[in-house]
Amino acid sequence: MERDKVSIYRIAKEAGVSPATVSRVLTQKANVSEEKKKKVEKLISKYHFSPNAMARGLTSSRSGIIGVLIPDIRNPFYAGLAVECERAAHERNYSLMLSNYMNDMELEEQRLYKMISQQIDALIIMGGRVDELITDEVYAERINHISNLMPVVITGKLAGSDCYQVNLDNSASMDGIMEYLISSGHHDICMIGGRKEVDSTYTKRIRYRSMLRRYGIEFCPDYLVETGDYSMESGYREMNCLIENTRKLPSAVIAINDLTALGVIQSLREHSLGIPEDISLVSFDNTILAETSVPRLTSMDYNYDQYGKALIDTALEVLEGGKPQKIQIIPTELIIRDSCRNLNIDI
Amino acid sequence: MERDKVSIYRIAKEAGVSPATVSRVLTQKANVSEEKKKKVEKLISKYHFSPNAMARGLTSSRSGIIGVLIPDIRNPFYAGLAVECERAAHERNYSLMLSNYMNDMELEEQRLYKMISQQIDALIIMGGRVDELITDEVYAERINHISNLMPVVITGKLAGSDCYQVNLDNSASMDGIMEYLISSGHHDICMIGGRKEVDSTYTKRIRYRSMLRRYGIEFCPDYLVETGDYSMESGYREMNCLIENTRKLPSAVIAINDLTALGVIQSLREHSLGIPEDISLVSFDNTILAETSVPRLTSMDYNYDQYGKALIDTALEVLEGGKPQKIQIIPTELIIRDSCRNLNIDI
DNA sequence: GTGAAAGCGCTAACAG
DNA sequence: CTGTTAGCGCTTTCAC
Repeated sequence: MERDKVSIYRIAKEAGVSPATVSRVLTQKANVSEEKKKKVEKLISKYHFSPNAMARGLTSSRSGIIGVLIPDIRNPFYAGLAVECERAAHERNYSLMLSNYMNDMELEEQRLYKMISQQIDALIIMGGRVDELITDEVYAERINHISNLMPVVITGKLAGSDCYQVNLDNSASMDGIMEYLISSGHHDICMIGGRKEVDSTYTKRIRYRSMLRRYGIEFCPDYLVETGDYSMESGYREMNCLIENTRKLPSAVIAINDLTALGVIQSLREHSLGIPEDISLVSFDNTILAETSVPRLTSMDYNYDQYGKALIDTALEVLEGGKPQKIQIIPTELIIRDSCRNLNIDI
Repeated sequence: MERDKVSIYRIAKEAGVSPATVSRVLTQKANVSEEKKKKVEKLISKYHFSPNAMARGLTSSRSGIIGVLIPDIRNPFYAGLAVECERAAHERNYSLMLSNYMNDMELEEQRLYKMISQQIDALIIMGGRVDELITDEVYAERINHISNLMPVVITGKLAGSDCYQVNLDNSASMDGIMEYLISSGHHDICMIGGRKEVDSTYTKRIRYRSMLRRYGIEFCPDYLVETGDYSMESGYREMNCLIENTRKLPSAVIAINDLTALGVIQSLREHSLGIPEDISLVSFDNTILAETSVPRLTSMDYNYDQYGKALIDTALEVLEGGKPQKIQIIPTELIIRDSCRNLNIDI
């Protein structure tokens, strides 16, 4: 395991130049004579040499690493976003250091400080506490402190914070779904899932009621179901409950995400209700689950590549002294598949 | 964005000690008087100080980062494994640097060298080229070269390579599924999916035939279907094909993974075949998809936490000069859910 | 037990 | 255009 220590000194020696010259061809920041450049480049490729990023970072105080705090990468939504962040980061020649915090505040703090000691150049925080309607003051204070050290970009809201935000257009996404359903002839529309203290969910609930009003549809409290979480189980449980306790079934159900939609599907099946024949179903996130479920789900897509790119580019722009917009909004688009029925057309 | 440069010098000055002493309390490797230790520790927590890992790494030539090369983190199998690797790494106070290479050889090389220049202490490679039956010589050579620089642990096979391997017990997993099905009264068992040049798939196919022989069941070539990949589409396509072209339908289907199983489900539904009433279904991987599908899938679980821990621990043991076993096998366990019928019991 | 000093590999400023 | 030199922040001898 003896690392064949090849450094710019070794290269310099063999090429008969000074270490500084090697550094110059590496950084491409100064002119070097064609002849010496050739020699050095030859050695570099001979040894597969790439400069020690730690030494480089020591002088430049840049590590070339962006830290990303994620609730749980097994959640397809975050996995998709992480992949796009990685793509965007590599385009700018940065690496990503991912850390899952599993919604554990202590773990999050621990891993955050670990990443800071690794000298990450910027921090991206996805979901979790960063999306709570009521901001946790202690948490906000911590994030503000870190914002002092490096660029911090979050997905979600954090009241009273200095950091940059890249958000999905939650309002437009809900409006879009409602318009799609209503224009397909649906009036009895149910919304299931989520926790209303979460900003994105709160916004969706507000828009849900607002759209009903706009289209002159009476609001039915039974149809606005909060489950407290975003799991499949909750969709299953609450859909069962709805079917068994409601006088009149809705003609369409909006699930807070694909996972909850899967729970709804399971419940409907057990009650011999067909999708979309008896009940239409739409959801948010357009993860792999939407594509693989039966029937395939009509789901709200988030333009993940643009989202990831915005997250990374914002962080790097701040790092380079720029002043991007404090809040950016990512557009959304409904992907129509097989889970909704158009009531205006007889079948 | 002015980093309040707090270093051991600053701490030392304020505590009235030398930088070396601060370093000593940080590393806990030498004795420091209680009094000075207290003082220093107070400053450290006052400033939330954590030593610059790059500077530290420069001297120790350790970065505290393990590189992980992954085909695609959106694949729930890899996401699950990555999370467990992260947990194991953090337990040992290491960070992970994940990189998705999307089955793109060029991308893989690029990101690998990027990670090397970031001074990763060890490398873990999951899936992909590392699991091919016929080893790519150029690739093997590259991995061997890297094995010279740092510990390399792979999931899968790589003939003629120096690196460490942690493998799933593919033979036992296939045997287990076959035994489960056969003991449930199934004889007409079909296996769908995968590419036979992939070592794990190859092994499963061999065991499939071997188990048939052991139980005196005649091998039917129609029932051993290679699809060339691991997608849902292929499961759907080939199951359709089988249903439409075979004289006699199997009573049970083994899918190469959960995703392919979902395709099989879709096909069966479209042909009005019930699961498990008409056809039983088992798959490999036990990802979230197995739990969320309808019906919930009986699937082969891999003990992801043990798997991740073995990967990390092996890498670190080598790093510390130990000599772990070159090849380790992770046990598997069938998780029984709702997709298989016991033919010995009337329903 | 503790401080001074050297050095990890690289970049940048300064002379030539 | 190019070599010399001085750090970047930390750990680690080596004296005291």
